[in-house]
Amino acid sequence: MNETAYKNQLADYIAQRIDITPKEREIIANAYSIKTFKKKQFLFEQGHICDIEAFVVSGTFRIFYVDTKGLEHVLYFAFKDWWAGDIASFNSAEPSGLSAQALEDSIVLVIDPTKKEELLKQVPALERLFRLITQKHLTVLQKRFLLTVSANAVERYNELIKRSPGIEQLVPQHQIASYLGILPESLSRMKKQLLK
Amino acid sequence: MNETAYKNQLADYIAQRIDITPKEREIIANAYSIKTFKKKQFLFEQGHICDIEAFVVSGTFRIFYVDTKGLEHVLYFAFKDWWAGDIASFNSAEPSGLSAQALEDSIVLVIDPTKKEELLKQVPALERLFRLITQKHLTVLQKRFLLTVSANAVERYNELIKRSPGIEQLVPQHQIASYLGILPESLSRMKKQLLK
DNA sequence: CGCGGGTTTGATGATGCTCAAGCCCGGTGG
DNA sequence: CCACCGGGCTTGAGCATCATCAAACCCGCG
Repeated sequence: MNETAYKNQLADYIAQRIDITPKEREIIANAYSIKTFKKKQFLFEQGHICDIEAFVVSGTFRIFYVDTKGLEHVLYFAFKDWWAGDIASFNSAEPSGLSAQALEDSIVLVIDPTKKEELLKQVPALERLFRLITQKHLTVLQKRFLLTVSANAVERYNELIKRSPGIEQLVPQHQIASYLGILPESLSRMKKQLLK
Repeated sequence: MNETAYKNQLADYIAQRIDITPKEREIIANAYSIKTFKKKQFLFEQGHICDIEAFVVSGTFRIFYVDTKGLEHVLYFAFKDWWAGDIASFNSAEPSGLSAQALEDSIVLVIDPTKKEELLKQVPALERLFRLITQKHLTVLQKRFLLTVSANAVERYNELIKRSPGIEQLVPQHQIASYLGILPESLSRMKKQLLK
């Protein structure tokens, strides 16, 4: 894979969702830059301004929040063809409440707020794209929230495995526990119990 | 208040967020219809398709989910100048996972999916508006989710009171409990404890 | 080979649920 | 105007789930 291939991946992703001209494909490709991240490297960090929005070309990130007691809570995992960022910080230039860390060597396309505004002016059709993407994110988070308040850890675990089969090969168990909202010890015990 | 005043309220809300021409104000006003709801009446119901998106002119709604055990979970309250709807159902025409019920006599402006698409074609600037609104909703829900998984009921209660002072005058206690993700009994005990 | 992070196991405890009963209070009808 | 009804709030006792603290284990990597 080379630079052009990465940018085609993004352009294809977009073309599947809205109509764009070849000219617009090119403008979009030029607006984003390629960045690579080694395993454990941070895409952005809680407490700092998150001035990037990233499209994951390959690899995986965990996006998480560290609470006042120092505990980490995974908000979501960003896989290939997903987005990673903190909208609140990106749009307001206030310190981010989230961190994003590579779980393996990864490649992303990034854009900063200024460039994104320029891009939206040049290609207004993208307003619609980002509206649709944000709506999708909102519905996913809404389901996740309602599942979290209505189901216990076992049910949430089963739901995760059903929705993301193979995730246990990709993500260490203590981070799955963090995603489920329980401690690693609890997940370990739970899995033992499920083998009964 | 009359029909024009209601529609001006929406147009003003929009004008505060994006630039629109007088002509566009009028198109927007014509796209929405006025509906009134008596206390306890449903704006939309779980299991049915939610083919409306509502702007609350006056009054309050609770938007909630009934889980598989029959327990209700309030996702959010929609006050004056807020939106109420189920994006997932509205956009996909699939049965809604949420219900919305008036907590008092209320007035809303509603639009259906077809009319909304028409409106977006006639006033493309609204793509941006709805992107910004959805982003705002997403950041609010994100904070709510992270608070829910990282803080206990007392902390969540204090946060709610701080963010929405006066809510206890407007919303019955068992629905505040539902919003907090605990049972009415637990909230009652909690408040007694806080008076120590 | 030994270090260190991740996982497992155990004992104990806090938080909030379940089930059950009583109470308060506003609305309704006689 | 009062009696009754019913929903919502309170209180209590016991319980389930998951957290906490602590120790042992496993295993890849330097």
